[in-house]
Amino acid sequence: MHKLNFVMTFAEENYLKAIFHLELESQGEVSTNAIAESMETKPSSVTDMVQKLAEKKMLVYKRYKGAQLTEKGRKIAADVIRKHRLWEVFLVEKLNFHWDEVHDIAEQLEHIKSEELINRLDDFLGNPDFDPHGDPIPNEQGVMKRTEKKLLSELKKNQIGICVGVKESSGEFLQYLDKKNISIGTRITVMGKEFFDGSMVIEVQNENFFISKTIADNLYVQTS
Amino acid sequence: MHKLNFVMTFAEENYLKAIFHLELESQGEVSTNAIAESMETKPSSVTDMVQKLAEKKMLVYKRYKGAQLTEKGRKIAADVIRKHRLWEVFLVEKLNFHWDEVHDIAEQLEHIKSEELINRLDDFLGNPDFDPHGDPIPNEQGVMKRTEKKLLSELKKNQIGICVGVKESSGEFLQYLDKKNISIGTRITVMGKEFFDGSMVIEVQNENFFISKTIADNLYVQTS
DNA sequence: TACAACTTTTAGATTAATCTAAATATATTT
DNA sequence: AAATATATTTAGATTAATCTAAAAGTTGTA
Ligand SMILES: [Mn+2]
Ligand SMILES: [Mn+2]
Ligand SMILES: [Mn+2]
Ligand SMILES: [Mn+2]
Repeated sequence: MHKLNFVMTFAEENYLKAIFHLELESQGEVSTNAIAESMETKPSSVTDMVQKLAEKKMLVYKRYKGAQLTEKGRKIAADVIRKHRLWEVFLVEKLNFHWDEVHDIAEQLEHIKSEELINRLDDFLGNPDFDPHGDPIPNEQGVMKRTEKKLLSELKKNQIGICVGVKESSGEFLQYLDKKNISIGTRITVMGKEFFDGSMVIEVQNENFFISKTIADNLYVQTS
Repeated sequence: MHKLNFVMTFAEENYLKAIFHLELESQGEVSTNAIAESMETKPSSVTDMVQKLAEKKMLVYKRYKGAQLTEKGRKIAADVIRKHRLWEVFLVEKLNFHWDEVHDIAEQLEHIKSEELINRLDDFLGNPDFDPHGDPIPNEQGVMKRTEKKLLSELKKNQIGICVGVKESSGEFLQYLDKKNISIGTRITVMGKEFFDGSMVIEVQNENFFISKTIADNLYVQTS
């Protein structure tokens, strides 16, 4: 049983994580520009790092073609995401943080290196499957639970959905949801849907109100 | 109310912490070599960093004379130590780590930046005054509880002490103590003391055994 | 007091991560 | 197929943290 043969820096881990997320959205290689945008850096910086990660066999890189994670790279990315989400659960469940306050702290905690720590934390939290934003937590093997979920914007008039997650999880969006009393587990009924712009009137806790398509596009629901 | 005006790097925080500890041991300025030794770096690296920290007004530095923390520097050092020790309590109390396993993980966690986090952690742990090794935890203001404690080696024959801390807290030493059933709170009776080399025979939980002066020099006890 | 031993600083390199500006490759239009 | 626009890479700097080797300062002792 051998542990970490190489130590990834914070920067390297952040790149792997970003590429992991981008691969989920778009199949095939991930472009330099896409990485640069998601990480708020310059494309030239991305090229440098991607070349270094390719040398370390964390991803396959072809000049002008983009990057694709190897098994090794994908595992490390999943580990970082596992840590991020477990720490978010800790912050919300144990330290009573609100779901819109935990992301930045988790961005730091996700880089703490200790397998033992994260596995004990996992147990301490009761081996949760999802984080406070409804995102699945990879297990020790890097595998995460898949669920049947759709965007609220996909529902038709009179359909009912249970909120199971958010696509965007910026503070502003989460705070908007709070104001409207929407959180994970909330039952949402589509009372009306505007053909023209996709806006909706929804019912939440016996109250009806209007939401734009942008909102509906960022809320995941489960239908029965 | 303003928060952090400047962000300290991990390296800078580690230097401040090391200097803080060294100032406790020896009054006055702390020498370049002493810092280098305690941080396992080269004196030339220390000079560079100490000059930078002086520019940032974290310490007062006179060439060839050494360094002395300012209030600002001392406060940041105390904060890092506060975080280190609170995380150690968390690891032992909540995640059931053993006291000899937590230091390295705390070395990483002590650099997580969030006042809110550390204050909530403090509450979650019940605002402990001491860490798992018996070291005092600075409060939000950087002040720590002082206790009457002496080294076991200072006790005379037939005196009784309660173990309240360790001076050394390396894994090897802590594991030695475990083998001898000594931990924080253990009652220790000096059954005999060798004039020649300071070694002792002590009684712990109805068992008598021999310890060297080195051991006695690294155990803090409280006498009634 | 003088010099040897030790301590500390300076000079010059190195590595990681980032940037700007310029060069090069690819894609999209005429 | 050019020409133009966009994407990507390379070249060259910069900053932080570290090192080695050499220079400079301090100290303690003969
Ligand atoms: Mn997050
Ligand atoms: Mn999340
Ligand atoms: Mn420690
Ligand atoms: Mn400790």
